[in-house]
Amino acid sequence: MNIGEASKASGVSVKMLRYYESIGLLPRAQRTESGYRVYRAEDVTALRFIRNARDLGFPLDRIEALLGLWRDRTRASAEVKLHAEAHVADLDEKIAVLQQMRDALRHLAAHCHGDDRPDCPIIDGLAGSAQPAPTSRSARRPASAASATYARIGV
Amino acid sequence: MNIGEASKASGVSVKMLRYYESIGLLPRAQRTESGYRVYRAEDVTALRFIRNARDLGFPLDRIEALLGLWRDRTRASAEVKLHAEAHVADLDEKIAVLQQMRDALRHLAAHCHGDDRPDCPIIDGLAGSAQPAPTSRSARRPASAASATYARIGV
DNA sequence: GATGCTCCCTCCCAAGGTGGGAGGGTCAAG
DNA sequence: CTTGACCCTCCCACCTTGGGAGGGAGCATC
Repeated sequence: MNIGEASKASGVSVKMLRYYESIGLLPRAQRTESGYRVYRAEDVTALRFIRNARDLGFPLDRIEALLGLWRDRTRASAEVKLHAEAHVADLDEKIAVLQQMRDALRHLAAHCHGDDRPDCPIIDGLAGSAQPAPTSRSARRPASAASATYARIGV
Repeated sequence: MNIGEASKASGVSVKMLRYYESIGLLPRAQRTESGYRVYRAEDVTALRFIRNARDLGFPLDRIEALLGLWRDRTRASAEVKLHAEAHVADLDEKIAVLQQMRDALRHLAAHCHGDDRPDCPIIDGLAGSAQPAPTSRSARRPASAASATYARIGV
């Protein structure tokens, strides 16, 4: 099976197949004499595993761990569950941050006329000095502080 | 005011101040003879505007537009509202995708013993051939397809 | 005036995943 | 043998942020 066929059979793009191999998530595929990668049916199963895990939002490093557990028939399901629950927690946090953003913005937008006049609570809200300047040493800036958490969100 | 002071006063990191200037989101700051950037109080107001908009998850290009509207006293509030509502829609979509992931994963995890035994519905679910292979030409793969939407999410 | 500390400068690198494309080889059908 | 579809390896871009190297500027203290 060539890379294109493996891609179609697994739902993982050709680009990603090569990338996953390059970062060591996948073992180096066998090659033909001319250098073409060759995949077997078992490989496709692993690819689908990865694909499914990506669809659930697992980051690649966690997928690597899950692949290991998948192959390890003596695994404890508790270990798998830990990964799953940690990821659920990650997702929950991201969702919470996004919801806070959305709700705050919706609140501002709700009071905006949305007509030809220039006065606008949204602009006023953005211009307001809501952020008192971080004291740099102590990470104050409580739960409502999206942006501290923000950079880490990178779905 | 030096860059460090402007940073503290606005809550925008020094790194980001320089970056925003480099991409043209901010006008080039005035400089001392020795090359230090100099900021005035009005500049800090704009920085706080940006900071607030980032906290609400606005991407920089939309912030650029919002800054323009902010400075334009003849703006129509409708235009601002459009940006806000578009961003709310973006947030809603991201939230929905993340929630789907979380719910699917939670469902799998709920049936996992989480003990020493190796059998695990989470692993089984990931290994299952849920993804039938994309026909590449037509983007089937319906609403539940997180990953199509996935790449675009980049909070 | 020399040392030292903090601040500033400009560049480069990293991250996460994914797609796009250049430039060139390979394979099978016609 | 030619053609078109496939494959190969590199490099680049996205987006935003932080980290750090290597070096200059400014101020205070000895």
